[in-house]
Amino acid sequence: MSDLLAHLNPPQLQAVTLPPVHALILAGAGSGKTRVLTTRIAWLISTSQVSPHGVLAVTFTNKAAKEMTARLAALIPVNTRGMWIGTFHGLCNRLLRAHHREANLPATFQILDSADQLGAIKRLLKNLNVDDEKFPPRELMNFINSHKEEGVRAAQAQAFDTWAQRRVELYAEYERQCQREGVVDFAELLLRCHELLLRNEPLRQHYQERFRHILVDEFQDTNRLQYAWLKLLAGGGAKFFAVGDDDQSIYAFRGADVGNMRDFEGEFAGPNVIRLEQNYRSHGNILAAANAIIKNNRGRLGKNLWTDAGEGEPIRVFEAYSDLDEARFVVEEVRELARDGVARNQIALLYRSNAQSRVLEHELFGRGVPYRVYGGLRFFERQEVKHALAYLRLIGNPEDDTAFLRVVNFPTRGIGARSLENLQATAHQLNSSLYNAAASLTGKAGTAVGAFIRLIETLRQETGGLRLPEMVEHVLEKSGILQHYRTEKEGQERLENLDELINAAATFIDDEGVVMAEEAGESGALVAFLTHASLESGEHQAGEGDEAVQLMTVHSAKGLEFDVVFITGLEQGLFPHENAVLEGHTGLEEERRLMYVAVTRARQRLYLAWAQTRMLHGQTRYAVPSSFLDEFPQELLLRLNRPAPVSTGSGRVYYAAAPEPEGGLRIGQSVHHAKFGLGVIVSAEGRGADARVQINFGAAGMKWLVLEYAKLDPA
DNA sequence: TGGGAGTGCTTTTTT
DNA sequence: AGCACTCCCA
Repeated sequence: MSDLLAHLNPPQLQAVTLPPVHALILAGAGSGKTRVLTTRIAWLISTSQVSPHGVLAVTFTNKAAKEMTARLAALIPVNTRGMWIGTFHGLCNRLLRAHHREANLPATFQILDSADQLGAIKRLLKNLNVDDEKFPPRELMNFINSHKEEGVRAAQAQAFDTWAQRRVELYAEYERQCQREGVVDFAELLLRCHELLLRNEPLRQHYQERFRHILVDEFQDTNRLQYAWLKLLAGGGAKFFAVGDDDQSIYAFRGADVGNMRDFEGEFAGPNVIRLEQNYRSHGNILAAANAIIKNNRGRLGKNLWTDAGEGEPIRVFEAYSDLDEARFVVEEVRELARDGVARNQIALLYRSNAQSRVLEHELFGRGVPYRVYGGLRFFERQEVKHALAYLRLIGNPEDDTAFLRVVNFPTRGIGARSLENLQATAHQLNSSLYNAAASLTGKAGTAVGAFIRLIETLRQETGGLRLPEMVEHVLEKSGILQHYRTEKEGQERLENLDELINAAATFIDDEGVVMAEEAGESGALVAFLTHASLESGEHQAGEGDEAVQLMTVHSAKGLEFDVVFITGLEQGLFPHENAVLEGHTGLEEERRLMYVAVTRARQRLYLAWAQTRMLHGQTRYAVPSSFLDEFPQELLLRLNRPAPVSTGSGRVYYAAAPEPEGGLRIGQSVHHAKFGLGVIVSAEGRGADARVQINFGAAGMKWLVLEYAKLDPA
């Protein structure tokens, strides 16, 4: 018990040992928020204020949930297996599985990941003969998801013109299609669960009485629906403990609403707001820089990080001639650091957008520095794995048209677009799934389709008594997937991944077997595994070895920390991103929070780099340094000497001379425009009447202006 | 059926 | 530039 609370600083201790009240913990970067959250749970349980059964702990990522579970198990002897610790989606799934009838879902309902969802929407548009120029699938998907995240069903959605009405109809059609197929997308998982609790009073009461303490991590990232869901569950007197940092809210673009924090303060926490401001991660200069940056945002809940670690090193700034030059510099520094004994996995190269990783990777590769890139394809998202899962899904639920279409002709078995069109027409007539339509046609229509149906039926029978791993293996072999990749040139890696899928199934049974047997029964193993695959798409695919430099976007760096951090591409239009600047004040503030997150990742040393020219979308852009660079206190900065431009043996120079625009202007010059105000010329193109210049007007954004018409005065 | 050419897009991303 | 996607031909 005293062990439990040892080494907590006073605010941490206060937060952990708060009596049963609602509370908001404003936890700055590196202030030990996960520690506070887990210790709070451990303290509540070990002081018998709540049973493990009465705790609901919610996170955003599976990784965070796992970490919390592991830490809790290390703190107190408790069986975390049966506890409700998980992600919003995972917990909603659990609730919906347990009460699928009340939620009007089949026991075997499957979860669509984003790619599946997009596919389902494309298919819907095709079936309804909708012009996808007028209704781009991606846009429709965003429309549907954002409505669901606001808790708005198609029936309640507003539409003021015929186009918007049509869009709402398509939303409704999509809902019908999912319902018919027994599939549920990510947003639906939450919305359906919320509706279930809202409408079903006995169930609601049951859970409201059960959960006495609700604890939420990364509260600043919740959307409206998630907050509503939490409030509903807390409605029976549970104590609501939210931990978050409004300054690290960087997911507004996907529906997160920082306003939830302010609302929560008003509706729940009241006076119980505790600030964790002591930072245990970074040296003083880094923290001072972070504080100075974030200070420029308005409407913050307010927080000032401090440390007793000492000032540490100055922040190094490097101005490169080009993106290549920047990469060269970064990699050279990395090599030097590694020589000086810094572990490579303690060095992070951060960038605003993924496209920027290419130059860095190229340079790292060229110099033989091991590196690891985060982001990209994950295990359960790989095509061969998705194919295999589609067979399994079809065995578990023949109504799943998404799965059907994915593998009906994979490996190719002579079922072309024509037979599929017929099949879809039949399915439409019968108002049934493609699978059932195909089954009813078997005999008269194409034998190929019939053979496919027989294949699935056979697989279902043959695998009926098998354990999950054997089942997967059997399906891989008999479906022809393995054979297909064995003959393919580039199939080796895919075969390995399919092997890995069998292992994943075995591991899954070992890890989850007990829980599953309780919740789903023996036959539920397949469904549970498929759910696992959708909900937890697997580790990011990344290079092996922990002695590798870490490359990632600033977004994916949230929650991580490194001894040395390089923030690259600090150019206006890139970071802050042009699109964000165009969104105005809100957009710029989110970019600033992103900058804050980036800076606070560093423990000992921070580099800031920018390049005068950069290849972007196949064109060289002439850049202006990021406005954020001016927001750093200049006395904290150490400007590194720029090495003379270097030309390689091949004669290639690492920086390019900017083409000068006409009219006595030059790149980098400040000009004044009657409407947009003060700006800096960023690039130029064309001659004579075509001559245009690109000008960065700061808040007014980036503009291309034709010299002949634009009235520009040197400023 | 599969590949090659042509077209268009391009911020961030978890579940 | 690079990638995903579509379309058309052998």
